[in-house]
Amino acid sequence: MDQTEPAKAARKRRKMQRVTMTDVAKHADVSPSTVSLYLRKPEAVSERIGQRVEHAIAELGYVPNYVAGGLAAAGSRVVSVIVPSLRNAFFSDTVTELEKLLAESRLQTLVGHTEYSATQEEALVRAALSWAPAAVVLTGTAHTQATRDLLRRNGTPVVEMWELTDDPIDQAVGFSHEDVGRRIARHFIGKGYESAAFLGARMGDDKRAADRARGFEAEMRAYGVPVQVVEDHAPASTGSAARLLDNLDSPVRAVACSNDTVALGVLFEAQRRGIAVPGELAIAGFGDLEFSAQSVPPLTTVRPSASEIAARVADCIRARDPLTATSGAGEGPRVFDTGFTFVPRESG
Amino acid sequence: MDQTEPAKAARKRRKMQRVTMTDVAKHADVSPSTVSLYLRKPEAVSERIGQRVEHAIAELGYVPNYVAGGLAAAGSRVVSVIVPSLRNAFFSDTVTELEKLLAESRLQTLVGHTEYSATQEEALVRAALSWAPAAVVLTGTAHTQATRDLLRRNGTPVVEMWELTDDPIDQAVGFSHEDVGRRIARHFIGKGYESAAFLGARMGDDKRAADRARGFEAEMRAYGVPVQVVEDHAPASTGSAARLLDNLDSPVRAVACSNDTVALGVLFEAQRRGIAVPGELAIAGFGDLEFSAQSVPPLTTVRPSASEIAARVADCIRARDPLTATSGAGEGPRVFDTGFTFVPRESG
DNA sequence: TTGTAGGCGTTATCAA
DNA sequence: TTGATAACGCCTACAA
Repeated sequence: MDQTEPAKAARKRRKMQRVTMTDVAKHADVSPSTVSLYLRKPEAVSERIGQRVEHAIAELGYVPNYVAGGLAAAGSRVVSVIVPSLRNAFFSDTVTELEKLLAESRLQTLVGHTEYSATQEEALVRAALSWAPAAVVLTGTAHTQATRDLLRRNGTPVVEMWELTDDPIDQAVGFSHEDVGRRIARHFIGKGYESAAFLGARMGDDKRAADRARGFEAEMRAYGVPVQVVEDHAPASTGSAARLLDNLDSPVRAVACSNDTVALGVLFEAQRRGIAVPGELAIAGFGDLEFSAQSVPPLTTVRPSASEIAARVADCIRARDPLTATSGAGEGPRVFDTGFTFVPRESG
Repeated sequence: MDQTEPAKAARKRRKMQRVTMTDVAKHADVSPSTVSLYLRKPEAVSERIGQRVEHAIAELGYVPNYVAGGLAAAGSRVVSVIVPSLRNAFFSDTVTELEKLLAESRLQTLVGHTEYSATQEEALVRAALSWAPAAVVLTGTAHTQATRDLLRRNGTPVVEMWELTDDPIDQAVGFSHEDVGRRIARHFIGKGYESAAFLGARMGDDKRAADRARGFEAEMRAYGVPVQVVEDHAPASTGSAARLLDNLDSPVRAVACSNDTVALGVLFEAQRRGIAVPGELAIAGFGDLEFSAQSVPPLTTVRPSASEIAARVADCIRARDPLTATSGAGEGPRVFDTGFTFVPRESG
């Protein structure tokens, strides 16, 4: 009783307050369908009536009900974006950018984060699909089989980002993380460093970091440079650096880090231990986060072009969106390689 | 023609593929309402039937349609969270935390970011309300009048966070930023620094940063310490530090920064210019971001307890949620002060 | 505990 | 260009 009463009241209150399209129609002395049409295609309605509707909307403070709209249209204008973590600047940047781009196509962004768990991702995808989204954007290409099945069966447009794959669920936009690792290795090799290590964080979950480590290790080995890979279970942070360095089997001349945050930590730790950078220890990061160009010395890193990824993802979505697609809205490109930029700076 | 054909096809395809509750009901040989009931209150259905339904759902790969559900129930289980920026660690942390907490109450989070524009916020609120959200969470207390009206009229539960106010739209959770500024000032005063400055970023838009600056300045003046306030239009970043320092009328003994990111930039810049920290220049930040404890020297800062804010906000929402509320679901506390912690470290 | 009926606010189809 | 009408898939009284 205590529970149902307020609930009922709340519902009734909300319903009573809501101004519906019918109210607007009455006020403007037109039919509801005309109002609906005006809202969706203003140019299909005569100017006179359009203004009357406009006026009524303002007068009544009408707020459209997308829920009802989505039901009737069998699909909402929501795009569900699922990332490993919002705390990670790469992803929050991508999301920010994506949201802006999609808004231009009147698409709304629903963000979810998996904390690097494929199971959690599956749950989020399930929830996302319940909203009949215009598209689903996933990070990476490692998903549970159920996730893939769910998405494929459903037929919703899907974009996997930040990574490449031979077998996308639908479309993919990203670059090769192994190549990133190799590129850094080649830089170190060119500098003539005689030993190196990759300092990784959470690589069991973060497949992309693991890929970078693999590429780095392989290339180093190929050139006969002794190389170690050290790993930390905690998420990448400046604080992990000290631990990571302590876990090295033997001191090394150069380190490639999971990302710039870890690299910054290594820089601090070197400062603390009195190790000269890059004189005694060369450091490279990944991500080109804002501080990387500012630190002393500035960090050598790799710029993944989050904004280009976002732009391409938005393209992919729009290509599948009936309301936005310009041409035949056909099957756009399946996989897009955005590449990356190596940014050499003083730290390594 | 080129446009409508694919659109129509897509819609049909989607509809045809969709497994509805009726399908599940048929498969389980029960009525649709039983399925619905089971989904919402599993314990209200007999075990035998529950299992049959469960089985049918798995068999058919049924995905509930929240759009239809939301329409019928006159309200969705979406919480719209609107923050100034996701790039800012405070907010991405709060959002992350909030999302986790709300998920426990089967509430989904819809994130929007305003880029510090009240007009953009108004647009987002309008869009949010179109989804008949369970609640709307706003950052700060500075909104357009239209935003306030819209929200008040609509009757949706609202929580304003990260700031306190005498006149909340509905509920508010946060702390006094003026007090933060004063607290830092008192610390500097205690140390006996004879001059100081506040290095602010984007204070025209970021009212909270402006509040901290005001508190800092007032307290300094009250104690007769010469104080400057310098401002930068660009968003807070490590890169803004150099500019900010250059805009000082005269060198100062201590600086309070807009946040830790700027403080880190000042630290780097000092290092670059050969200024001893804290010997010649004391630095304080705001936010207690992860790197602040790791830098050399570690940064004096203020910890705002993003997670407590998130927890309180979640409480406020649940208190207004019929499905979650335990007691009379009445009007909970209106304004909650979460306070903050001053964290003295070596930099200042 | 389970089933029946009516409606939620909008869109899309068609006819006027 | 405008309007009537039938879904859209589910929820919620209420009845059984």
